[in-house]
Amino acid sequence: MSDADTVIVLDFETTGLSPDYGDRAIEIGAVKIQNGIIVDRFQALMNPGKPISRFIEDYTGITNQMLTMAAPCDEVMEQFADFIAGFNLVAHNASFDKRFLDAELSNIYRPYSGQFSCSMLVARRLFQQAPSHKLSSLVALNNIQVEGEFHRALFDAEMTAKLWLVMLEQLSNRFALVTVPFQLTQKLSKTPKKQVHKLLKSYQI
DNA sequence: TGCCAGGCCCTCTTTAGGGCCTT
Repeated sequence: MSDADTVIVLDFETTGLSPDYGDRAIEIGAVKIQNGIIVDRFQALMNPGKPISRFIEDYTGITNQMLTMAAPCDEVMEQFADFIAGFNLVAHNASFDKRFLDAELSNIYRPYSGQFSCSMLVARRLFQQAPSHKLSSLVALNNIQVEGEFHRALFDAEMTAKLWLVMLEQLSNRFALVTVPFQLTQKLSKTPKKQVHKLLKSYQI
């Protein structure tokens, strides 16, 4: 496995659904996967500069009191920009996390070079018969051990990472692939379901 | 406050609508 296949699996908790409508990040969690093993972690609450709603408090377990003691978003994101520098990125429903990463890093004028792959889009192709492709359902479907609560950033990042590793292993085993390059997961996430098998056959050696 | 947005994907489709996912 090359450095290009070392990935950061990340998850944001936020004040809402859209940075374009003023929503901000309130927590970032991430793990680094290298050679199929989690080798590093990052977790931080961040103060968005305004109160969060009761809904978000209930949804995440993160309270306004917790956030008043947290470092501001800009300070945390400076550290996170260093953590992800040079690595590709994975998230569950990556379009959501990418929007917040782009918005928060844009605020501090920090670019990043990694590309995103989406565990949900890969799962939709690999587990086409699954009743649901939400993170908790896929974790249960694959009998991944759960020790913690969903909707906290580091826990969701850890669960997404374990799901990601399961999917890479299944791709290797089911389709007799020697390696599953990061670029293949990106191609897979954009391939119509009926053409998935054809794509994977082309990667067989 | 939890209704909001945006991308993907399916179908009773493509000159569209709606469910799934993320907080």
